[in-house]
Amino acid sequence: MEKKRVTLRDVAKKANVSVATVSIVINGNNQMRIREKTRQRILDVARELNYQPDLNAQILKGKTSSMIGLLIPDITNPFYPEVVRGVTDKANSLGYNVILFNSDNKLEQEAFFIDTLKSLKVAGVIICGVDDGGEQEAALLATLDRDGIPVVAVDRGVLNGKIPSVMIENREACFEAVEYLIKGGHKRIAFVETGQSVGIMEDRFRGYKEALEAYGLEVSKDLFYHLKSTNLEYLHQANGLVKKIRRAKPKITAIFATADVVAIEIIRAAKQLNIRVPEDLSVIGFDDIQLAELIDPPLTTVWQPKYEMGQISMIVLNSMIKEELVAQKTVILAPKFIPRKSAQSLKEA
Amino acid sequence: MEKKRVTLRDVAKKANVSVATVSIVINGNNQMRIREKTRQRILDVARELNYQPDLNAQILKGKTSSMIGLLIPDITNPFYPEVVRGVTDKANSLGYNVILFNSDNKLEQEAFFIDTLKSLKVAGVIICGVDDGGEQEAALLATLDRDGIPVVAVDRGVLNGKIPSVMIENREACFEAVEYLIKGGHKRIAFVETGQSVGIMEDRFRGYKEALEAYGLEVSKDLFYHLKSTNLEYLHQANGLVKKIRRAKPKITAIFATADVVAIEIIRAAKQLNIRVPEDLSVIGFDDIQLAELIDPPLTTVWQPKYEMGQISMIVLNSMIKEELVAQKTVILAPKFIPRKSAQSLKEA
DNA sequence: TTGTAGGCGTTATCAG
DNA sequence: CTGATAACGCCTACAA
Repeated sequence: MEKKRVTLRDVAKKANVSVATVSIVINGNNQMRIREKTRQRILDVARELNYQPDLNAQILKGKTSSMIGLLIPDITNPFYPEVVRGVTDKANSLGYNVILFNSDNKLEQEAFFIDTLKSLKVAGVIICGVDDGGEQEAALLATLDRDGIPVVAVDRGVLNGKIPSVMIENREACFEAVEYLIKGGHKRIAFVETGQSVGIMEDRFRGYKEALEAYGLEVSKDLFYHLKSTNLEYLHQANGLVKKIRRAKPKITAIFATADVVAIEIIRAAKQLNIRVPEDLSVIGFDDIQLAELIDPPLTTVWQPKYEMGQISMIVLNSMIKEELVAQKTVILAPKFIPRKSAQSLKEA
Repeated sequence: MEKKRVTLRDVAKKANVSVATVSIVINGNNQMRIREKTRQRILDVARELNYQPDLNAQILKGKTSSMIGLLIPDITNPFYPEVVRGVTDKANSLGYNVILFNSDNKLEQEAFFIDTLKSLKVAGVIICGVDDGGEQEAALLATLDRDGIPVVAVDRGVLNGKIPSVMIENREACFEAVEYLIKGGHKRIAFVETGQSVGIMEDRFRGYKEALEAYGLEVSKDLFYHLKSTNLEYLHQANGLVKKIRRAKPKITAIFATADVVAIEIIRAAKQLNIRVPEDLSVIGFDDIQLAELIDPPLTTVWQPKYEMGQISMIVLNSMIKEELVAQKTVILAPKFIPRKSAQSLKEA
């Protein structure tokens, strides 16, 4: 098990040159040209010895790390895998490696991870879709900035507005989805959110509200519902929630949920309570996770470009690391409304 | 942006002690006790200055890294998120950080990642569920061993048998699932596999075959089918596959697929071809991904303890890193058969 | 009880 | 063109 690593020195010795020469050759630092013959010899020896540069030493020496920290709430939530894949793919192709953390939306967890990331001198961090931790979290993120570690946020509020973000047109997307329901004759439409990311949720709520208002519908408090968390364990609150919604007078005929996982739980709860979807109750989700088109009935929802969001956030982060001018602090992508079967017009019923 | 890191020396200077003292205090290396007063002072200064040890320097100095490499085919495949979560949770609680790689089952990708991992001097690597790359891959993994980096395999073949593995009783699980079909009166049962991990697939096939044999059913070649990959893009081969299966004479009445993602695609294909599941065709999957119980009809399948597999592999890896005796080279977990609606007895039809 | 010095593998700055 | 050498930040004998 105990094997010594091959170092620059080993290569140097075997090739009868100095470590400096080897270093230059390996790095391709062409400023002072090395004679082609020795260059070849060194390269050969290096290959023969299977030399691998020690990244830790390189970083210690001052080279910026190749590590990216990726902070998400929970990889098990179907929204995240695609984002993560987008980030890692782009990261790898840019020469970075990504360290994955699941925070479960817990601020202490996040704090711990951020400390680790600082110790590691990572090149940058991407923080994705977690609850907005407010002041406390802003302070946390600020400590990264203090160490010169850039941060970009994906699908989440901009905190103090200072952090570059990648997200979609949340307001517009919600407006369109709710408008779809309204045009289908629905007048009482519930809004179910999950306490995820304040900034984004505000936008989504605005979209919902503005749609109702645009069509002269009443925006009343008994239409707003809240689910503690998006974690699967919590989702079993859905039964109670659906019951509550059903008791409302006048009758609520449609639900707009700000996440597919929530919408799916609502549908499941409805089935258990013998409420037919969409005949008795229309449901619209948000995200368009893989599941959405496979469940029964297929979920009407709003697609988010998850993979692209991951990629782009990595691109933005990279340009921050390289200290290039970042043209736009926040990138806004276009969502897409996907009508399927879980919502229908009232007349069809 | 450019901020100098706080080093041991900074703390030492401000606390009027030497770096050695600070190092001892910070590391809690209690062998030589430091006077409580200076200890406190140092700790205070460290906190005040927000000192963070430089992990790269520590590693360079010889401390084993806190990094774990986690190699999976594709986080976007619903089987993996839970495994990954299991690994990262346990890793974090043991003080490791995990670097995630998606290989897409490409050997070159894998080779590249493994090189990186070596450069990083990671403490260990977990390789999960990828195709068995045979000789070539074994050679690759051997290079890790040569550098003293331990590897554990999860849900995949044991290669040359030298790598500790975590998996389930694949043969038994398949036997039980196929037996269930047989007891339901099915006589012609197709076996659809995905070319994932040779070792495991062999076990699964054995389970299938032994079940047929145990009940005196014919094991004929026209019952075996193969899907190129488990990647979603490839899954659209499913239509052709189902058509082919349907053409077989005598009629095939049930399909056993070695992955839920495949089973789900088969069901979708069947629907498109106006074949009713389970009335016209029973389908059983493998894995019990989240999706399985949500689709229509809910999928009969074999549950794998995904999260636990992740956790346990990390535990095994940790004891290898710590050079503890590893009691058992391979850990075998128990799967569970989950009957739902996608398979039914022939008489019910 | 605390300080000094050397070295981990690299890179960069000088001389030669 | 190439070689010696001094850092990078930390840890650890060994001194004091």
